[in-house]
Amino acid sequence: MIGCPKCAQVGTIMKAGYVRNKQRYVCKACNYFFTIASTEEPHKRQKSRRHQTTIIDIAKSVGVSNSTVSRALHGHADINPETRQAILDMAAQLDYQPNQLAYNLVKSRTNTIGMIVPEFHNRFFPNVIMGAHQVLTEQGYNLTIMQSNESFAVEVANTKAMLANRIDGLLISLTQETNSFEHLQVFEKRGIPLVLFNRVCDDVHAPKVVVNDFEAAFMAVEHLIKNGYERIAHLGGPLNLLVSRERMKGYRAAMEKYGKPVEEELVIQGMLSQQKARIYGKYLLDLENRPDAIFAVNDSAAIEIMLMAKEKGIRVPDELGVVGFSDNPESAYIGPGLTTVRQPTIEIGKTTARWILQMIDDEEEFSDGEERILKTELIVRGSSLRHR
Amino acid sequence: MIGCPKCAQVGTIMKAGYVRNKQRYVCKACNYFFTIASTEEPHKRQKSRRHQTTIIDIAKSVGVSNSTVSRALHGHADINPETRQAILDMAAQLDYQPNQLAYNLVKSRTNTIGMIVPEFHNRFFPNVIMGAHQVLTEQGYNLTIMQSNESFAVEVANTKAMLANRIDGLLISLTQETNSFEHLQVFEKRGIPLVLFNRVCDDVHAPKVVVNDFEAAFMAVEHLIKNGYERIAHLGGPLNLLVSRERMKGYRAAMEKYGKPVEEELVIQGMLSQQKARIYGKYLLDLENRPDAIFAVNDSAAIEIMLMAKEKGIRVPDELGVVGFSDNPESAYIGPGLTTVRQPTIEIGKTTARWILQMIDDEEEFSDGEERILKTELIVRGSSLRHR
DNA sequence: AACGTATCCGCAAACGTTACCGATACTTTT
DNA sequence: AAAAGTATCGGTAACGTTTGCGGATACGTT
Repeated sequence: MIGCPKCAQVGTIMKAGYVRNKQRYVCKACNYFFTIASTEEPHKRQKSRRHQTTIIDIAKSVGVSNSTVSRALHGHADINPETRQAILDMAAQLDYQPNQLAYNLVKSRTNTIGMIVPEFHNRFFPNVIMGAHQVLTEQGYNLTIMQSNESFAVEVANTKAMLANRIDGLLISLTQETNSFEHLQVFEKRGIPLVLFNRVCDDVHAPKVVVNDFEAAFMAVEHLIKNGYERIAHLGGPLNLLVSRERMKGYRAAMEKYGKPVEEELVIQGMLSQQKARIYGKYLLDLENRPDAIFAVNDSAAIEIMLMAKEKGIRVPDELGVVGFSDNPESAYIGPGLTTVRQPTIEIGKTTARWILQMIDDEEEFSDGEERILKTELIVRGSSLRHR
Repeated sequence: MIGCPKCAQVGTIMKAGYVRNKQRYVCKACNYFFTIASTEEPHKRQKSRRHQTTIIDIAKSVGVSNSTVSRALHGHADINPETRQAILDMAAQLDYQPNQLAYNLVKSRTNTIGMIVPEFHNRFFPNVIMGAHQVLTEQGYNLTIMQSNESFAVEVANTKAMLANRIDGLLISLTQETNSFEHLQVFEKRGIPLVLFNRVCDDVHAPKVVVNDFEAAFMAVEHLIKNGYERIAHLGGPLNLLVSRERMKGYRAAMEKYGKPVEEELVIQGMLSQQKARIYGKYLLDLENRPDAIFAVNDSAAIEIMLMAKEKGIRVPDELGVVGFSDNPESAYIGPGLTTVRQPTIEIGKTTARWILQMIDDEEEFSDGEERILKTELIVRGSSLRHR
């Protein structure tokens, strides 16, 4: 017979349905609903979880309030040096580690900048990360890096995760698939600072950090022309990327300036990947009327072409001039050296980081798509120097 | 004249000290203490801060309690499909983004794995990151990367930050300065999963992911010996790094096996940096009795030596055999190609990630410094193939 | 009718911090 | 000695979620 846990009467108990698979009872006398606690100790939960010492533990041990502890730990005024010392000692003794999560929640800021990059294959993005990392750490910010892996879906998921984690600002370089930008406009709506770099787009009002791709491409092609090449092909990237468009424009502008007709069969708007590069390269080199020079959108593609040329017995630079873009480390070592455009990668990282910090500090309005354009440098090596 | 905000009497007000630099008053009549609120509207705080829609907003709009909303959003049972739909619709309409911080706080887990790497200069760590990233994302974890920049102080600061941010586990590769390990033992104490990789140490009880450095070094040196080199130098790394020690041991073991005396003036225990490599290289090549081969601790050093040899007119591989370690991209392209040891970088990343996930899931006890040893591969190129 | 059951939903206590607003117990002026 | 000022400290709402426990209703069964 069951007794009522409240009024202690027996015989007034009736069943009253189930709650989460447990029989539920009600006492007719006092109208108290209850279930029978399971025989195991009722409320252990995960006692196994190690208790992290909190500010409250310190407060209790020292015999002050937690607000006092908080102030002591943060070196605020309004506190007796002795109590402060006592608190600090106790904190050390109890091995206290502040809980950043709680801190972030109450301050609703995280001191963390997010960064989304499309890939890690080339030196480019790791270098940008190095630059940004340096500036951010100096200013007491953390950097959380995510990788979209050239996938639009992943990029969107990443931005969502960044949003959920309440980063204070986002640095992003788009994937080559990205054609829609709602996921970025969200940041603008919420007033979360956003800076695009390298792979930027026009459809979002945010600062952009880029290099002078147009000029760089122009100079690269001009360099080829001045070295006697006539029929110059361009192996370009996907045109939804501004960088690809600019490099393409620079190529066309240079050709036009020097009165070289652009043969459209020599202009490829392709995707960025080693495999694709091989396909495009094969196409170009197998062409009936093969170009005598190729300006590639990046060094990987350029090197792929040089290797392929070697296989086919086409001599670089005499029969084929090659210019790349980015100055990968291997470009200096391949024989002949690859002429390429060096980008100030570290500086790109630093600039984006500085800019987003400024936006955070100044609570600056979203600048209307202002651009900061960094300078590149043409590195001339053997691959474009034809022996007359 | 000031009136009492409580009893509304006038003339009973006296000053009563300062509170945070604001004049404080007390009403003698009702004994009520108060300060004069600043003339600006009293309690706006940062009304400027945009309000993020919370679960409570949804609850109010739909007309249910916030617990119901929470359950609806997480697809729990015990909820009417119609209510759930209404809640989901409202969430979409209000553009609700969950606050991961609050979630993390209450769950005291973050679904984030931290990773600390010493540098980004070589391909090695970016590749490891790629591997780990892939595995972790598949399992719904985030990856936060920090860079210690080969500085012990930064490494310690990084671990503290990781701890404060309550990451669920840490993957770390030590700096070349790291000689003390309290900052890692903290993780063990707190029961936070920790996996070391590549740059590991013996002084902490945690799983380690490494490659067979000893064997690899042995095989590299053996390869040199079998190609007719006699007086082989070793340009090694700092000996507090296990990798350096193992490679050094492998070198000595191979020399011993083939009865080559190890001349200590040909064995360098140096630091890892391009500049240092140049100094060591110069030392070795300027030696009165120059070695006829060099096994370097990494490719950067090996390449530095090859370039220096070229400058000095020493022919590689005929007068000097060179073997590196890591197979950097440029090693394949330099002429002659650099013989080197390829490490399964991506696989290292994947293995560490899988391991830490397993530790989290199984709440596995800290394994007593178990090691997982991945296989390397000797890539033979021109730099070690002497023309007889 | 009287009782039992299933379904849905709400209450309120955490999670660990911060910061506003007070409140004491002194010390210094007037 | 009263009034004013100072130096320290405490109480307690937030911050946005999750979740155990239990209340309430509607319906089904003797």
